[in-house]
Amino acid sequence: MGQDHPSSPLTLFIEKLQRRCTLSDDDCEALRSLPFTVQRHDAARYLARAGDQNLSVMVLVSGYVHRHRVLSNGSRQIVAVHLAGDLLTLPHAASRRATESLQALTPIKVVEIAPAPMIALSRERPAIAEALLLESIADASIFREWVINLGRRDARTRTAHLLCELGTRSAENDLGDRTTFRLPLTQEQLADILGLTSVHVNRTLRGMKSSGLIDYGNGWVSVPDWTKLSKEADFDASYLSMDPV
Amino acid sequence: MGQDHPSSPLTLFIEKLQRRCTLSDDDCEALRSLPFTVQRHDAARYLARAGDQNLSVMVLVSGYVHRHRVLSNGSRQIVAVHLAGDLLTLPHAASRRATESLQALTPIKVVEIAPAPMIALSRERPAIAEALLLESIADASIFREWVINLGRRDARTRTAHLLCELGTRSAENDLGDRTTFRLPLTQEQLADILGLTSVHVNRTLRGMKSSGLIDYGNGWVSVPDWTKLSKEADFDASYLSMDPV
DNA sequence: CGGGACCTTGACGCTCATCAATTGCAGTGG
DNA sequence: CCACTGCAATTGATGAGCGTCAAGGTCCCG
Repeated sequence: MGQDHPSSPLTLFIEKLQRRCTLSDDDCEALRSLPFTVQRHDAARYLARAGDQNLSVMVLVSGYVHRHRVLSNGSRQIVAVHLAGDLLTLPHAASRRATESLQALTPIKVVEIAPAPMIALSRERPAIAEALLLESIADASIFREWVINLGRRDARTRTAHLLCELGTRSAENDLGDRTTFRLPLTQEQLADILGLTSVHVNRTLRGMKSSGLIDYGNGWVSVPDWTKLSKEADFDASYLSMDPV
Repeated sequence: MGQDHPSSPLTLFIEKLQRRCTLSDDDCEALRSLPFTVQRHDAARYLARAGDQNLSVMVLVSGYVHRHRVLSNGSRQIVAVHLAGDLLTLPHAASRRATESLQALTPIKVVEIAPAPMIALSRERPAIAEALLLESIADASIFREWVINLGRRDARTRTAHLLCELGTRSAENDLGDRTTFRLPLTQEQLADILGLTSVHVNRTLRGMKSSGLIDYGNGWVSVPDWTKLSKEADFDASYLSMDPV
C-alpha cells in the first residue's frame, strides 16, 4: 500500500537497524518493498492485548507506545516504552500468545507487515536475520537495566535514570536533543513504569524540579545540566549503544 | 576439545533450541561440530566482568550461573540466573563491552566457542539464526517478567513467583521435577535477585515455610502443592513456554 | 460554566531497611 | 577430638521510604 518516496515510513526503523550492523542496499530495499499498510490510531488505543494471537509485525512510525500488564491484584506494570522507529512485536514472534498489552500513548502511525513475508525475508537474507537478533538483544539490555532500576535504586535515582534513558533514546532515534525531549506520560503512567504510586512520583518530580535537576511540564522534559542529572541517576549510557566504544 | 559420543556437552542446549523451533539434523550436526573447548570452574568464579571485551560464546553445560551488576552505591542486583543448557553470552554479541558480570554459583562446566565460527554458522544456516533469535526473545520475556515482579509484587508474592519460575525452568531444562529442584543461592543472593535485603528474605522464606507453601533448606526447594504456590505467586507459566498453547 | 483528567498537598500507617547480636554448621588445623 | 574460623541463617528493635486515603486545585474542552 503506502510507498512514499524518497522517505518510506520504515526509514527511521531501517536507520536504527543500520546503526547496529551493516545492511547492504539490497537488504534495505528488500525491507522497504515488503508489502505493508500504514495505520493511524488515537491515543489510548490498544494495538494488542495480553492473550492475543496471530499478530502482525508492527513498526512504530511516529508517536509513543507502551507495553504493560495488569496483575490479578489490579495493579499495572509498564515494561517498555517505545519510540518512533521501534519494532513493537519481537516478543510476539516466539510465543503465539501475547503476555502483555500494547497501547498507544499518543496518536500514532504504525506500519503493519504480514508475518509470513517478514519471516521469509529474514530466512533469505542473513544480514536481516542478524539485525533482528541485535534488535532483540538491545531490547533485552534495556529490560535488564529496568530490573536494576526497580531492584536497587530509590525513587529519585530511579526516576532520574528513566529520564536519562528516554532522553538518550530520543536522541538516538533522531527525535531531537537528549536534553529536551517529549515525555507523553501522565504521572500515573510514570508510576507504573517506576513501580511507585502517582503520589510519590509527583513528590519526586517536584523535588527534582526544585533542585534544578530537570524542568518538567506539559509533556516535555528539559535537562539544564546533563552531567548533573546523569550523576544523580547513576546513568551509564553504554547499555543503550551497541557500537564499539 | 571434548567431543563425547553419543552425548555431546551441547546436547542440553541443542534440545532447548529444538523446543523452540525445528532444526534439521544437519543444523544440529553443524552446531555439534563447531570447534569448542570445555572448561571447568569453581563456584564463585567470574566468567566475565562488567566492562570486559571480546568474549567468546559460552554455553552452560552443568551447574548454575548468575549475571549481576554492582552499583555505585555499593548495592548489587542480579538480573539473571542461568541453568544448565542456557546460552550465556547473547548480551555480549551486540555490544563490545559487557555491562554486567557473569559469575558461577556452583562448580560448573562451560562450553566455549570462538565467536567467528559461530557467527559464520548462523549466517550460513537460517534455522540457526532463527533459533538464536527465539532464544534471545525468550530471555527478554523473562527479563520483562522480572520487571513486573520487582515493580508490582510484595515480598512474599515476589519470592513465590521466583520459585515458580525456577521450578518451571528446571523442569524445562530436564533438571528434574518442577516441584523439587535445586536452589544454590544464599539468602543474600536471593535478596539481590528480589530487590530485598537478606534479612527480609529470611523472614519471607520462613513465613512461606510455616504456611506449608514450600519446604526449603540445604540448597533445595520442594513444593508440596504447586497450585497453591502458583496462586500465591500470581504465576502464569506462559511467558516461559514458547510453544503454541 | 460545568465536568473530567490530571496534578498537588497533607496526615497517617505499613512494608521493608537498617543495625546489631546470636546461633548453627562445615571446614581446618593443632 | 576439639578449639578455631568463617560464612550463612536467624532473630529482635527501631526507623525511613513509600503507600494509602482524602481533599482540593488547575486546566482544558464541550
